[in-house]
Amino acid sequence: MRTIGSIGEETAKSIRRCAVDLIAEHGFEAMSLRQLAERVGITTGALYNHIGGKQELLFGLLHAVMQDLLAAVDSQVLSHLDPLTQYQAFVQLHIQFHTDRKNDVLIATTELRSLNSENYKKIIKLRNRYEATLSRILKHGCRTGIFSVTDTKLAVLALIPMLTGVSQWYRPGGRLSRNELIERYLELSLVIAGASRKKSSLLVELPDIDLEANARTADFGAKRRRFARSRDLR
Amino acid sequence: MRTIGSIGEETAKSIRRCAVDLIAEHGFEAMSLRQLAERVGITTGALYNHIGGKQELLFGLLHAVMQDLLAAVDSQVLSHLDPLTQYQAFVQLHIQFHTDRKNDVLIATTELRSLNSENYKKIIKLRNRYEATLSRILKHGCRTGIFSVTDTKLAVLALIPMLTGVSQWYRPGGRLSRNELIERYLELSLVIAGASRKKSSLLVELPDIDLEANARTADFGAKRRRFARSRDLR
Amino acid sequence: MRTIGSIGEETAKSIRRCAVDLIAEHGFEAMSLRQLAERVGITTGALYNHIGGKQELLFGLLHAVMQDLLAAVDSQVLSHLDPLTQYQAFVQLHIQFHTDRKNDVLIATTELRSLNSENYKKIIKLRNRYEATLSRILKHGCRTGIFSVTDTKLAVLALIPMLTGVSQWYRPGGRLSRNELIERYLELSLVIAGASRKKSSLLVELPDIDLEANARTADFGAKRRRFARSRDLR
Amino acid sequence: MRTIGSIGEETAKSIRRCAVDLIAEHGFEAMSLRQLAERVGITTGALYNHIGGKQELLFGLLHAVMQDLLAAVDSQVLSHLDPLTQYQAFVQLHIQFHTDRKNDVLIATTELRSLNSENYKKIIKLRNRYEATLSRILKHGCRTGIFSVTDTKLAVLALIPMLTGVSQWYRPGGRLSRNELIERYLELSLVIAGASRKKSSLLVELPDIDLEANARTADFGAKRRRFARSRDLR
DNA sequence: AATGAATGAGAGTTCATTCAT
DNA sequence: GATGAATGAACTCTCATTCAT
Repeated sequence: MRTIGSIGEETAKSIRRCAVDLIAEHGFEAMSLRQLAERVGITTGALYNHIGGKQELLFGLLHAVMQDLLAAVDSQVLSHLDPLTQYQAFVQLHIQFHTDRKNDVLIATTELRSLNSENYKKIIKLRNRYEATLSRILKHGCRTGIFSVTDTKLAVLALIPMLTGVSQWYRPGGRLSRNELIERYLELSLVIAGASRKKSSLLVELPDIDLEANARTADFGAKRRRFARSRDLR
Repeated sequence: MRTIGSIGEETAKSIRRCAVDLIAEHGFEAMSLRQLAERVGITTGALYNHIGGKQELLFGLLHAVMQDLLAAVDSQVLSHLDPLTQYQAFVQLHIQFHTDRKNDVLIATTELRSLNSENYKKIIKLRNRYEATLSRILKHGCRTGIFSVTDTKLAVLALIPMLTGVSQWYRPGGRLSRNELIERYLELSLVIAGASRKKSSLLVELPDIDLEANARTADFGAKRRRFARSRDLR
Repeated sequence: MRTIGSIGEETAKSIRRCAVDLIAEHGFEAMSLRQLAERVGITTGALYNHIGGKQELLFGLLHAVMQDLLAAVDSQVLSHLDPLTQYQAFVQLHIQFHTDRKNDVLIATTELRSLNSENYKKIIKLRNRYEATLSRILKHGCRTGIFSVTDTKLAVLALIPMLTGVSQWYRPGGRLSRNELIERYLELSLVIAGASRKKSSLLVELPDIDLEANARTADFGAKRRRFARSRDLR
Repeated sequence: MRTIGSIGEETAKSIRRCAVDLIAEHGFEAMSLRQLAERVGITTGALYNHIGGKQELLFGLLHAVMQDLLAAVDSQVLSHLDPLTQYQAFVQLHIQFHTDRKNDVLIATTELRSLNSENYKKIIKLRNRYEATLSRILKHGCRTGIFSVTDTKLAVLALIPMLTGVSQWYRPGGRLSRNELIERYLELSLVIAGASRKKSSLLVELPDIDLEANARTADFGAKRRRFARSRDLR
């Protein structure tokens, strides 16, 4: 169903997608709003009906990714109870997310430095919350004796870039299927956590949820808000 | 004693240092040559007595780091004979290098995309040579039975970002001394390689060599160079 | 009445006029776009809403002049039938054009070398077409016996600069009226062609046509143009 | 024999030649002193041992050409007595000079506008003296009845660009030998002057003089003069 | 005479952003 | 919502020129 105002919605979504692609390709600083507008198919001026500025655009994109990621952790990881399954679910989700939304995640790690300090703090706070989750799971597992890690903090600092690295080289249709990929990384993650390897498949059943909920309605800080004006359609 | 031309040498070195810092801080695209010149203490124009252009500057920096890294691998890693020691030396050198020359290495991983395609290929070739070394060591160790890795290629793809991650957060004077840091990463690396942990210290004695030989004389492609031109005396 | 978009049109025309004057005065290389913008009364950046670059600007100007000149030859010279009248009309038109549009024509002969090789070839092709017309008329007249020239090719090479020279020193309101000027040059041209002098006035009746049609709508290669783009609405 | 100081002489000559070529090729404004220095085979700084500046260089070149031209007129044209021979000698010399020293003469007509007003006036004065010579010969010939020209002033304004045009397209080894070329232009010039054609060869015997005397010792306004410093060579 | 390093101004061009229509 | 034109600041890079060595 196509609601009133949906033309603008289409444009906003197109801006989001094109922006992510362009930033992933050239970097945020190197991408010009002219390029973006041209790829979207509108003029530079029209862009400002949808975004508040270049900085707000970047923040909107990064904020949405982090929100989506945290939402997924809540529903797919923390819904489990024992730390081992949580750990496996975390690793699995991380890679799933980092392959599904390669470019979103790429810019979320690469372009942090292009945020102004205010926005930077906000995003870092979200990132810390994400990493703290992994840290808590690891510690919990150590207490219950299923994990054995000398230095939890350092383990997280090692695990995250290892897992995130996937988004740098992954291309669908490569040598390994995505599930095979996840299994390999699960193996590595488990030995790093000092867990004895499980016999059967390491894959956890994850409920199928919407991983792009926030991205789809990301707020780019446009002054003239969508839906803000009442329409007289008599 | 101050030889003729040494002023220029000083300036060139200063440019190198300031450029690395500025790029690490703001990113290559976001750094302006005006900024750089100001920090060095000369005019923008004078910069061009030492560099061929912004692109050449970046390439010069990255090329020098990679050369230094490869030289270090040759003298510090491949000088050992058994794969286990080589592996330990590799990990140790990697972290040493990535903490010693944090910024150099940061830009060498972050700013690859700002290279033009020709220069990109050259640097990637060097990076591949570096990673191939690790790959070869792992394979060698698997054959001799001291390592046990399911998928060597993937192990390298997991190890490298894990180790490189250090340069993102390391600050001297932190919770761990650098040697402690290295020991922790050695542990992790050894379990990833499927090696039985050694009892005593994992640290390998590395000879003290010059890790910045190439950086110090990096070529930034300045046109007005120190060498001969033929004269037209028809 | 002032239609939408007419502001831009005005600006474009003003750019054309000012550019021609400035180039005629200082030479293309010596004219800066800042100067041009200032004379037009806009910022340097705004210039790029109308031109694609300095080179495209020059090409646009030269192309328009040549097009106008060739169009005039078609309608005012080749409309006559006998070679003698054609010849007279050619000379008359040439001087008329070179006095009417002194500056346009001045830069079209002086600034050819500032064109890049691609554009150079295009303009030279037009110039050759123009000169070939004169050559053909002369040859035709020789065949029908009203002209007598030893070396047609050389006659053209001598005639053209002789006639074009006018644009170097002509100023309206000088010693001779323009029609007197044309009569004098007609005399010279006729003896060079080896034609017996006509008794009465040498002036040919030329229809009054628009000599600046192309100049008025010259294309300066602006990227942000008036026409469609496709939209990305995946 | 190689005199003391001749190394500097060689350099100065090389500068002259290279400058003429570069200016003819790219135009004065478009030629950079760096280019010039590079072609000569010295550094930009060293250039200033020989020239006073870019403007002085141009003036030096143009002044020398005009001096050479006027000297040639004195010795080769005005040495004759009757206006017909003088006229023929003038045309002949003009073309000879404009083919011999194509580039020198090209820049002397093209780059006048790059002179500052003071230098411009000086060169124009020399050019006027040259053209006045032709004017005087024509008038003299009219008085003695061998020429018949309606408007002497205009005849000169037509003749000069016609003859000078040669330097735009002439290349040695073309369709016509230089003497044939001169003969053709002599024919044209004579009918323009209204003289009855001579039967035999139109070529005048011109004494073989040095046409580059001034060019060879052109003064480019260098502050540190050549030979100005005394040498102690004990 | 020549070098190499510097200056300071200015080049063409692109940028994010604004705004009347 | 979109357009086309404008701004003003910034960019990389080149220029003629100077000067200690």
